[in-house]
Amino acid sequence: MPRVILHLDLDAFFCSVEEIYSPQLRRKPFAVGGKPDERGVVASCSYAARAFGIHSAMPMARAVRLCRELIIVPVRHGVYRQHSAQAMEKLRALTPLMEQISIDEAFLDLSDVAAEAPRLALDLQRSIRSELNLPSSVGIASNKLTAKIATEIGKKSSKKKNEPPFGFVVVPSGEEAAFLAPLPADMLWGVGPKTNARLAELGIHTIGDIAQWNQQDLIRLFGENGRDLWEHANGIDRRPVQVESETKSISQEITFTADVADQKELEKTLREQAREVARQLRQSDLAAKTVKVKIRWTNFVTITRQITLPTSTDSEDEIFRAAVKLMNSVRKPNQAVRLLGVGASGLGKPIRQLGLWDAGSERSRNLQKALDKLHEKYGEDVVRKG
DNA sequence: TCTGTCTAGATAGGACCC
DNA sequence: TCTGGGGTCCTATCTAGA
Repeated sequence: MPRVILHLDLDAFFCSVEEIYSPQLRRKPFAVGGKPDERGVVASCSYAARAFGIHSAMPMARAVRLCRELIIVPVRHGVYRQHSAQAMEKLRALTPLMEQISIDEAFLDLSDVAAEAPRLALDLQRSIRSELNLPSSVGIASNKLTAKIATEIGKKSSKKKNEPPFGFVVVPSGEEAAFLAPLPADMLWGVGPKTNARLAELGIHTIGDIAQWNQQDLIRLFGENGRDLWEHANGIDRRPVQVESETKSISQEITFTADVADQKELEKTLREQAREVARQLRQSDLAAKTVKVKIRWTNFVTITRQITLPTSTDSEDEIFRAAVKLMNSVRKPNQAVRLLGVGASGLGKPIRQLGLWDAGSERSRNLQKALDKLHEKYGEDVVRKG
């Protein structure tokens, strides 16, 4: 029996949430993102802004040049997470076979209620709109890849101007390859600018072009990716909806408003990032074996350096010390830095020495958790003074 | 003892996603 | 005219040990 997979995507999600709090933004060109004079980029933009050629990931300075009256709204991740959780709760109420793939997207496996899937999906879309004030688009197909592309097609084919598309596309089982064939190759998952350019050199422009190639030739040219390319282009995608997912890494990074060459300021940044990474590790009851720093120089060349520790850690100090060492191993004196980041990977459960009053003990950990909470609530100064 | 081979783990970077 | 942040996955290369 073919599966029935639903993909739901909240339309222009950050903007839709902002419109809930500021209804006067409706139908206006506005963008959620960083400031244009602080190297900010567009995280999400309204449909009215898209009419000016503005899109996400565009530098805000450029967006403002394209649309002089563009309203810029700062990003509020915490608020978006709350609204996302409400929407995801509605999806989960339909079936526990739900996989959230980002803050505004999810897959549902509705194979058990296949016959009713389109009606359930329509009801879901309507209730997310009426009860949560969030527009969404839906794609239904026999696999994740086709369902996701169906959602995109639903959005793109909308005739509405300055408002959300409310896309709704169902691809009948058996028609996946025919549905995908005329679409551009880069609509396939995993085909970005680089792969797309290589495909174009081979005269491949549409998903149908890929499907017509010999699978072995694609494997020879693209390695294991070639196998997936061929299968996906032919509408084959066996990946299940994965309910559980485990965190593989936790990281923090910042692009400085102006490049920084001062060692003290760089170390201060690493300290703050190590603190946040350690806090998130403890919050998730995880410890990391590997610490990584990411540095982007002023010429935009980006490097990473990582080190594997003798024992896993969730300690701010250990992560900080490792990060400083790594940074100092590559940075020349006074060399300016554009972006600096700290990451932790090789995650697992922390190993505790119960009863001992050391950095890894239960008591110490609880104390640290309490400090984290105070820090979140009142800020660093109050906690330190306290 | 020396050399080659295989394997696993660590490392660095690239591509991609939202 | 510049190019964010936070992730995942894959590949190539190096190294150490069997």
